[in-house]
Amino acid sequence: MADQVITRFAPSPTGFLHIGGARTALFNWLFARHAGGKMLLRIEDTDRERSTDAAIAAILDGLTWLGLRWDGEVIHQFQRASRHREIAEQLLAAGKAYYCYATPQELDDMRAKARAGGRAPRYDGRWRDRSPSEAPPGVKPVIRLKAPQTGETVLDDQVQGRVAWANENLDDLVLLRSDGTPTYMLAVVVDDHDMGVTHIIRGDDHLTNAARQMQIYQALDWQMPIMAHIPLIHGADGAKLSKRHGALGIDAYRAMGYLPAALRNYLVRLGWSHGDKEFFTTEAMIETFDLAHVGRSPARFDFLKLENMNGHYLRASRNEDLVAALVETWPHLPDRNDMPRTLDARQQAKLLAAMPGLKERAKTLLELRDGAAFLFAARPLALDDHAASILEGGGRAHLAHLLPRLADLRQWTPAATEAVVRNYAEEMNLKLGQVAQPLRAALTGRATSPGIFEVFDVLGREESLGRLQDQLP
RNA sequence: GCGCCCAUCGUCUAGCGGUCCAGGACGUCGCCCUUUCACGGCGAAAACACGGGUUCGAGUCCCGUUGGGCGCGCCA
Repeated sequence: MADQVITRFAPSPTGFLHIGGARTALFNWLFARHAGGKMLLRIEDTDRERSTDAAIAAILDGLTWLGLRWDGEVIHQFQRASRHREIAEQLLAAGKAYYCYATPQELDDMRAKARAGGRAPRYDGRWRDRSPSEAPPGVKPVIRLKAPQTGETVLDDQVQGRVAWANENLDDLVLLRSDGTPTYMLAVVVDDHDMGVTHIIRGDDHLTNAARQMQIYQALDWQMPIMAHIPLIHGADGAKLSKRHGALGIDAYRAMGYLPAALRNYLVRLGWSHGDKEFFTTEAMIETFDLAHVGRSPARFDFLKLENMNGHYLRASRNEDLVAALVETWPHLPDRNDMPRTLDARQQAKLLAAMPGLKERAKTLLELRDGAAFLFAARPLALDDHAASILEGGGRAHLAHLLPRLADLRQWTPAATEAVVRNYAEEMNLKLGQVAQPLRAALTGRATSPGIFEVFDVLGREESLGRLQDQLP
């Protein structure tokens, strides 16, 4: 199994799983699936200050909701600290790393001076060739990599192509902090190696890191995984996705009523393409996904297109599945006090009955739910003078033909029938004349209007009917 | 400031030297369907950032300019 592809998704649990991370996970997942390999999940929690359990939970939950299953146990980087330290010391013993006693203050000054002088703010290597015997008292050293100072570090990236850095532009990075904990650079390299990762697919904000990590691989004489740095996702204004244009957690997308499959489809098309094809089933995605067709320019996130795509998925979904999805998503949707908090079997059945028409005019589960509001509205609706005045409008002539048929069909009195229709019009925010068309369609069996009989059924319930009749002249 | 990456319609993108007076999708606009709202159908406007090369021929290759982005921590 030496040839098995192993990818990994390695988020740091300092916040929620954002959309860019979700896409990175998706690409890793697709690539692994395509190759019949595995995607591992590693939580990069070496920053103890900022890592939280809540963030870890949110990440796992987000991935699960998106349908991206990782393989094997979740690996927590922090638990591997002793292994990282061991490697740092091994490097030290081999003369590939050294103790550096420069204080944080000293480093700040160094960087400030470099910037002022128009040079890159890099560590100047002042302890690189000094003997530890010169160490100042009371300063705990860090361990730095003795990186090559000449030549270049060349990365063959699957997405970015050949990228080269002059080694003089790369400084001696810290491997082990003065408190003995590993830095991210070291931990990533050691973990990816130990986990047998064959392909690293991550955001291109890591591109420069790749060069530095490459130097660690070389010092260790380890084989480099294949790298693929994918472009970042930007906000609508082209700038990096940040809080101000709602750098949203993946759970926010659930709360907005997007279907996981639709979001996956939208995300995979952000930066990757397969000719003109827009829609992919999960199977097709796995089948056709490749690194070769990942673009190199950043993509802007477009909610309108996501919404459109979600609408397609909604309409293509089976009614039963939508009811199930709605029931599952219900608690995540924003509250509405005119809606039940949970749906009982009867309400679900009602939803199912109304679904064919409902899903035609919704783009998200949220719209679907709001569109179904009439099913759960309190009965009877209040009738007012305004409704009565609408009744005087031009639509009446048409309705005059239809009402008797409805009355006949429902076994209602003419007056009750008219009240019901009037109520329906008001509730659907329609002029009375506009009711004629859906009503006719419903009566003739061409039910283009959603659940119109469902509405009538609700409105026409015995008790409501009685009260409605009381209100009629 | 230094390093690296990027650059086709408003947006996502196809395009891997000729088949591109540039194709698809979202959005926009118009028409049709429908006496509602949607859905659906048809159609339109809309792009190769700029300047130099290379070549018989460049959206496609090279260089530069401009404009974006990322990185430059004892954060990840």
